[in-house]
Amino acid sequence: MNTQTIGQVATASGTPIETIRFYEREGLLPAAPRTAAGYRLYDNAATKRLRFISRAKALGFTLAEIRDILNLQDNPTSNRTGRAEVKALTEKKLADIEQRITDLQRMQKVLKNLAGECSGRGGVTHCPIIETLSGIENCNNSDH
Amino acid sequence: MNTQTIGQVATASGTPIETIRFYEREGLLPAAPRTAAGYRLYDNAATKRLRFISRAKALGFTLAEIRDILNLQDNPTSNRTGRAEVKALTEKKLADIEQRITDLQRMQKVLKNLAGECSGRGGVTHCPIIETLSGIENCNNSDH
DNA sequence: CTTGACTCTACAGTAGACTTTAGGGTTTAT
DNA sequence: ATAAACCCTAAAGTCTACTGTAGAGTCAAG
Repeated sequence: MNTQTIGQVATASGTPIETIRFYEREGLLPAAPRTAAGYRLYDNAATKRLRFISRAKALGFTLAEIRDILNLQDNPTSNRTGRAEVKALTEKKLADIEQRITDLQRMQKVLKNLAGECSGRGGVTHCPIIETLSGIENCNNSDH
Repeated sequence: MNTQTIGQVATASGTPIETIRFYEREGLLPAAPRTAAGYRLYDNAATKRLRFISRAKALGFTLAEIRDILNLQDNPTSNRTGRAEVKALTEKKLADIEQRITDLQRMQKVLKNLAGECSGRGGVTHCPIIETLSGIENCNNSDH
């Protein structure tokens, strides 16, 4: 059987103890059963769930979105539409991520040019990075 | 000469009035000279500086980093290393951005697979998205 | 001279995701 | 038996980058 203390789950999942308690308060984890002394007891499902949470966070989901997904998973009542909702959430997130990649690639291009132009020597008075950022007009305006 | 009120600078720079005052409090803008009545007065340099700030933000610099760059620019004393610092900051930022792009592309790949696999119908009990995120071990671990 | 737009300050509030603090009980090892 | 390590709660604090509010003074137009 798998009865672990919060500290063991913290180690196993890579999530700080306080964060685990925070997730419980926020409804991302179910209230753990307790010992007589009030200590939380967990099984392996808790670690799995915490791994799910951290992966979903790494994929750009907010805690609120993750809670929604977990609630869908936890309550398969009235869930004929469950998968559709999860899929819709995933596709929305995918669109977000694509936008963020595009934005970052634009930034990358500008910064690469700036770093390339700059000698790295001399004072900052005529630093091409500062001058470019102060003066360019056609860099960010092309798409809004 | 260019003596503008804060509202005019706000319009010219596209920065809300409150944000301009906030930037002054935070040391991103020098304290503006005042009229007898206490109104702030700005010249074109202020607008230019605000544009610099918003471009740098768009490139992913934090306000603290922008303040550092502006301080380097404002104090050309002991600044033989000025450009080197600006360049180092830029390159660090570039590395950050490249990392973020890589991460997002990995997320994109996973989400695309998930969205493709998921039928969008049926309950969530065996939803491939949740199962994949709960279980995969080789997705995030490959590069650290 | 009054109305409305503009400006001022100081301070509180927001959102997201925690983190820390204060104060106290419990378990384990020696 | 006692000290270290661990656990508990509730509540406040942190960080970033603003945004909003209250209350009051100022300026331009008719």
